[in-house]
Formats: sequence, structure tokens, C-alpha cells
Amino acid sequence: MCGRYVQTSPADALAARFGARLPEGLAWVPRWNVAPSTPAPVVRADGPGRELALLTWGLLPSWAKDAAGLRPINARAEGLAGKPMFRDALRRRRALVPADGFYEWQASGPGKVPWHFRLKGGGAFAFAGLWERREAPGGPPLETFAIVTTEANDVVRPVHARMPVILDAEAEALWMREGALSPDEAARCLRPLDASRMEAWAVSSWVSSPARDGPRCVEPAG
DNA sequence: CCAGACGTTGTT
DNA sequence: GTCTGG
DNA sequence: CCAGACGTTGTT
DNA sequence: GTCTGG
Repeated sequence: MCGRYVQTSPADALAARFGARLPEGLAWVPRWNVAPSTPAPVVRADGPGRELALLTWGLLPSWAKDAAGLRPINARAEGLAGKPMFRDALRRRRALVPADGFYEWQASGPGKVPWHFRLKGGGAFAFAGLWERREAPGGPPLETFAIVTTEANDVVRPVHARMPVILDAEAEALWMREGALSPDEAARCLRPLDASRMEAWAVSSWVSSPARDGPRCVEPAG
């Protein structure tokens, strides 16, 4: 799964890295502990191009009667095209969710140990994302997103059975192509990243409280 | 037909 | 135990 | 995802 | 909105 991640790149760097328009006034303070129900930067289609936007993590479908209720933060890649909750978003509202790391909790023995995962040497990447817009009478529409998950690769598996989909350069382009993807194209995007490209280390349970933030979150456990 | 769900993860 | 908030 | 709350009445 | 279960 993926229920907490790192996104420290400034908005202008994200716009440059992902070829997205940067809306005036969009601000992002680097975060080492992005949690569900909070805003985070997302890259989505903007006419023929792309734009950066801040959306709330936890997908609220357009047909939801109220803002409460189910807001899945993840969407399983397996069987995704058949899920009423995600089908329309998979066809028309795919997104890149920029990050530079994520956490998984190892539930072995008493207590849970958080681990930090990133690309070898660090650097920005994109999770495969889906987004939705739900109109809200008398207010601005609620825009939300979810992160697609798949089975864990060899780096993540010792810690957790699932991991977020990290798109490589080719998959980024395909995932953001206009129009629906064929089942084969979707499957090509939604695979576990090659384990040789990742590194991981255990971190202090200091990160476990979503109220905490800062570089300390990713310091190796002492 | 209508009513009710629509999700993931982990644990038992 | 279960729900809400971040 | 995890952490933290989980309630009412009346008074200030 | 759309699918599943009764």
C-alpha cells in the first residue's frame, strides 16, 4: 500500500521536471510526511498540455452524495478497469503524483517499523494517480486523487506485500497520453518498478505521527 | 424491478 | 473496538 | 498510513 | 453514475 510519502521538490522544479504549467499562486512547502486527507501536488492534463495542481489525497467520486464516506487513498492496479469507483477516472483522469520517496510499515512482531523507499541516490519520480472532481453547491469543487498500487518488488516485499506504482519515463508518457488506454497499455504502466532502481532503509517511528514533518522523517533508524 | 454499494490493507 | 483527522 | 478520540450539560 | 444482490 502507500499511505504516507515524501514530496520535497518545489513547485517550479516539479513544473520543469514534468513539463507542466505552473498556475500563478500555487505554493508548496517541502514535505517529508504527506498524509491522506491533505493537499499534495498532482500533474494532470490541461488541454493539449499539462498543469500542476494541488488536490486532496483520498478520491471522492463525482457522484458521492456528501463529502464524507469512502475516500480511497489507493486503487489496486489488478482489476482496476472494472471498478465503478475508478473506471471513469482510469479512462479520462489519469495523473502523475510527484514524489521522492514513500513509507511502508513492517508489521513483524510487536510494534510496527516504518521504512523509507526511494530511487537509488534520490530524485523526483511520479506515482501513477487517478483524480476526480466533485461539484460542491455553494463552494469550489472538491478535487481529489488516489495512488495506484501493485504487488511489491524485491526491495519492498520484505517489508510489505504491496507498493505504489512508480512510473518510469516511458510509462509516464503513456499514462498521460490523451484518451483511454488499452488493457495492454494500462498493464504496461502499472507494474512494480524494477527493484534494481530502488533503495530502502528503516526509519524512526518518529515519522508515524502524521503531525510530524521535516528531514528527520527519513533519517535512518538509530 | 429497487436498494444499496461503490475501497484498500491487514488480520483472524 | 471503531471512527475521524492529519 | 498512523494517532488519537471516543460525551453531555451548563457555566464562563 | 453504474453495478450487484435480492
